[in-house]
Amino acid sequence: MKALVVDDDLVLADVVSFTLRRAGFDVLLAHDGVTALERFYAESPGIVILDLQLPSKDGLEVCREIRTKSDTPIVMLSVRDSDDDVVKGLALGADDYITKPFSPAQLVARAQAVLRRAGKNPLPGKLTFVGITLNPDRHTFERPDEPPIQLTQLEFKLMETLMLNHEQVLSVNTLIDRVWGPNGADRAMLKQLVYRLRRKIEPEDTDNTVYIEAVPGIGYALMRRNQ
Amino acid sequence: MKALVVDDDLVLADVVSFTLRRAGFDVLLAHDGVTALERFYAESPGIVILDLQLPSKDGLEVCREIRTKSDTPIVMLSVRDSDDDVVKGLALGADDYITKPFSPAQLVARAQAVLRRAGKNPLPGKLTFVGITLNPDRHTFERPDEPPIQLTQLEFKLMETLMLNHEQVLSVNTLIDRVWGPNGADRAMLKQLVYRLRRKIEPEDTDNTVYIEAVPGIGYALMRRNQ
DNA sequence: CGATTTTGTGACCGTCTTGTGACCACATCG
DNA sequence: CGATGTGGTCACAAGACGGTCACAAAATCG
Repeated sequence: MKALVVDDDLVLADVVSFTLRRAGFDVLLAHDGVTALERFYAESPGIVILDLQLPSKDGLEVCREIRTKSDTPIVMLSVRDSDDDVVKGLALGADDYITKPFSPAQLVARAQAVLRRAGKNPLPGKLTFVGITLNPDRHTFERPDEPPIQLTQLEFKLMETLMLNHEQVLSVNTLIDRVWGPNGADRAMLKQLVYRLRRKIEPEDTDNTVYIEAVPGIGYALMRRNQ
Repeated sequence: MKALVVDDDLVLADVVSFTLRRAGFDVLLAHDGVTALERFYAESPGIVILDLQLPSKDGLEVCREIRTKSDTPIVMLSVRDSDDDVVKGLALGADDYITKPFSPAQLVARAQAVLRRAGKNPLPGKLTFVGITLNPDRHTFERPDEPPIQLTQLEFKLMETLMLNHEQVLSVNTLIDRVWGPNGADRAMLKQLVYRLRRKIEPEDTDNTVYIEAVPGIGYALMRRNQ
């Protein structure tokens, strides 16, 4: 799945592309509107990540032109929280938007959600990692050739966070924040939740491909079983 | 089918009209309340897309005046958090509303739904999904080779919403909003309505092709029976 | 007007989810 | 050595949730 990233901020573009690549996208870059359209026509990406402030051609214009030619999903990036531009962008046919600053996880989640909604699931669109899939529509966890496993709201949020940052250790506080929000729960609750999630995704009989690893004193990480 | 788009934001109006044109509407534009009414009388559009914030004449006033003269369907545009205006508009006779930001697909879907409900459908047609049909004229639900089932207003709106988004989970709040409008009912009412709708569309003796699935903690979805 | 249908409200029940405390094994450190 | 903190497991209770029912209020219709 090709993703075209259009941003004149070189550093930000770099970060975005790095994040998307790690999530399995094949990333193309453009730093202004004109080359964005050129690359769009040349490479036919499956999704476009589009900054609104651009030199040589405004983001909204790029959005419109792309939309006249195809219905490729577009995710907009905008600084201002004046949702004026956002409204225009969405009206022009953009499918979603993210206001800066944003977390890489956010971007990936939105991009995949948009692809899912558009029905263009090259990879089922959902959140995948080494063969397993998280289905946000039904809050299920799916392994190939296995019936889906229903997750509760909290279990789903935890799993989602771990998958978005797979093979990365997330601190206890970070996880609590993602799952329960600020002023959330305490360590004991997270411990409990991890236990419950493990029992659903790491049954002893199957050769589970992923598992939740505890890093003492730090937090947890979703790892892939080696070989 | 003529559609009159009333919005003082030139860019947004442009975009909305572009979207509607692509969906097959013949679009007229007005950027303030007075000209909106002029064009309305001159051209007799089949539907009006009306922004609530307008110069020279408030959107609510325009809505009221149109409604005193005819029953042309009206879809209002409003910024989020102005529930008050939305309520007033609906009370004044508007047929539906969309809060910004919205997606073009939403707008078209709503406009067509409103037209369908109003019985004036030169465009698409009844709402069908895997063989079953929703007939907006008679508020009936039809299965092949079965007598039509009469639905109440609320049951119909719920079914319509579920069918427009079939095989997608809709949150409880979304459903409440679509069925009862803003400041609508509570979860208990939706629960009750789902129960009543189920008894009509999922009788035990027939091999029902669709069913309403509850996703705990999230909402409901209209699903098709296994493969 | 009365009769019927539709809609809203409350209650009950079984189930699932979530929060809490307890216990154990293990490691670290004074 | 024991005190302390860690993560893993379990049991239990409070609460939320969905499904069902009965009944009253409100709307509709003849």
